[in-house]
Amino acid sequence: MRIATWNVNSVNARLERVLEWFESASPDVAVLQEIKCVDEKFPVEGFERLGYNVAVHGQKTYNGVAMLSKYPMEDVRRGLPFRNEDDDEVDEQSRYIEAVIGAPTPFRVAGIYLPNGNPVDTEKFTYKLAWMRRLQAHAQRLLALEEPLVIAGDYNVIPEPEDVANPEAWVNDALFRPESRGAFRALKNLGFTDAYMQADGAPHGYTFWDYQAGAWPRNLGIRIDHLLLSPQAADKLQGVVIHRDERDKEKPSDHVPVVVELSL
DNA sequence: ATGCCTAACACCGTTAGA
Repeated sequence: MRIATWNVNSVNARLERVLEWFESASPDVAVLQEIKCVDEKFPVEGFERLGYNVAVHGQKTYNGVAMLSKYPMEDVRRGLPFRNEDDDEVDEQSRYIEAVIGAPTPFRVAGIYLPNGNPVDTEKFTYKLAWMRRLQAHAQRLLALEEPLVIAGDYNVIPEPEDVANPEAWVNDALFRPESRGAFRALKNLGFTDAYMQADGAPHGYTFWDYQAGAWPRNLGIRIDHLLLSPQAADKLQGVVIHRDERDKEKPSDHVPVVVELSL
């Protein structure tokens, strides 16, 4: 079972590139971030033509997440709950989608677009940290189900100095601040496995390179797109591939796809 | 040096990303 995450930086601006990738990489399930469109503008037909079911949690202009699956999706959840699972308070930012994948061995996938949080002296950083607390609370409830579970997406957290080319330049950035790294560690320490670290673990496994200042040719990247596995999923981990080649294509996203293989 | 790209929206610049 191949499960992918990709921040596409506008699904419509990049549709041809994204569909090409889906055709060649052929993930069974994929979560997309920063689709940057409302549900009605999501290019459903292109994905359906490739055999995918589509679930979208869109938003005008900013954010927006989607899940594509070759298997039926059940119990689709759009938006991260605030206090408990029945809370009907809604996030005005579309950053979370979750579904049970009706494969022969069913499993659960969540797709997240965690807030960036910059600049750190603003309410944006507060919102990021609050969102991470909400994610941790929800993840804890999901772990209690003792299912194979993958929480995949753009975490906007650089976990360790080995995950960035020049750590000094990031010390006061929301992606690398101790509060963000601590919250990511706390989430992981609930019992998740970072798929990349487990299956590969080579330092500098970047997934994002800024469009500016020649970050890509100079390989000044960061590793911020992660797949966290519940114990029941981690037991099935076969491998992880970062699709770096995508960054070198014409009109690329600034993120590249990350794919895990699970023996589900 | 807080811009250097890129995208969306709506206006011909602003906001946001990371």
